[in-house]
Amino acid sequence: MTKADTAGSAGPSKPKGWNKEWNGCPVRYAAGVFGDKWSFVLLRDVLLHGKRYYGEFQRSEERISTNILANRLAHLVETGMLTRHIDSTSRNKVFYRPTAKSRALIPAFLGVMVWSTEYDSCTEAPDSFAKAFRSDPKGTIAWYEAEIDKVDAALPDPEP
Amino acid sequence: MTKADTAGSAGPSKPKGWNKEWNGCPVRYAAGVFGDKWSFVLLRDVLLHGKRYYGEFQRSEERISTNILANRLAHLVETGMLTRHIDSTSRNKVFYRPTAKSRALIPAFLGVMVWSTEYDSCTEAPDSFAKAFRSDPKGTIAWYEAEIDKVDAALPDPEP
DNA sequence: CATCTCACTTGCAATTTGCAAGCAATATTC
DNA sequence: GAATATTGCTTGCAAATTGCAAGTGAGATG
Repeated sequence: MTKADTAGSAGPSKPKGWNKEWNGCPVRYAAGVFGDKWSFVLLRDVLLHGKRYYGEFQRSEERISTNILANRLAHLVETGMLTRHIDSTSRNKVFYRPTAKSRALIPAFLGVMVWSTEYDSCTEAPDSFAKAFRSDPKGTIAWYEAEIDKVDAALPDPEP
Repeated sequence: MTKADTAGSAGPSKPKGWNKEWNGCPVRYAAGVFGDKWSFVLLRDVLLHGKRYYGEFQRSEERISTNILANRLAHLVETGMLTRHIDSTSRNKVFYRPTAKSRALIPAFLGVMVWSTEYDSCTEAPDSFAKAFRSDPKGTIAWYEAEIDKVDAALPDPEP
């Protein structure tokens, strides 16, 4: 058994008390999947910043600590938001790819970003972003989808 | 000084390490405002379920504990998502109203709900909801806005 | 005045987080 | 091919947060 196969076996348990039935209500279900800041930020990195490797997530501005990172990646894999793969060109590396389920969250994510852009006085997002999304949401979504496809196309053959 | 004026003075501090600069990046900013399950669920209660009173939040299915409830309400007031008012018809009661800032989140919230409806196999949301939102997002948003207006119109005169 | 309701506050045990090390499995360098 | 990096985690703890149960004080109620 290689170390790459043992992921998610230990460490802190799931984020908070989300073990049981945080489903049914749509808002509650979403809270159970990405309703903590780290999961949320990781999804941003995967969906919007093209990050795929453990080390890339670790180097994010927010400086997530490594045990929490491992825990949240496992959580996102468990909830079907990411799939985990061994890099065939360098078998000590691992990458995570967004699934259809997480990609389907892009519209909502962009909606949140438009909101932040409007209400965060220190926002770093350019006005053009909110403008673009408001004038052509479908096109903006399609653009982000295409970016994801590009990133994933450049990855090595996924194992397994 | 009445007890109603002392809210938010003590208890647990803010959710996690969000004291400093969780702004700039739009996703990070959003995470700082409602990126924890309880804030998220409270916003749902205010925006979608017409809840306004402390006691109403407390009675939600998710059974938030009272100290966390007080803490999160204070957080949402601090971040400009809610305003706190004393009920003029019964001065020991307090209600919280959504601001323009939190109402502006409705589109994103509905987007999240559509996503959950699609991916939570145990969803309690009817198909008709996602269908309605997809075919007429603006109309659906307007409907929820109007519901909020109705609820708020029925509240006593806010103090202060 | 006695009692009840409401909105919190407080104390404390149980979790969870964050930080710093450690570690096994490749990769790379010499 | 042995020594040294890298990479992706795991582990140990102290510190912070959560959850639970039990107050508390202001105001309403009878």
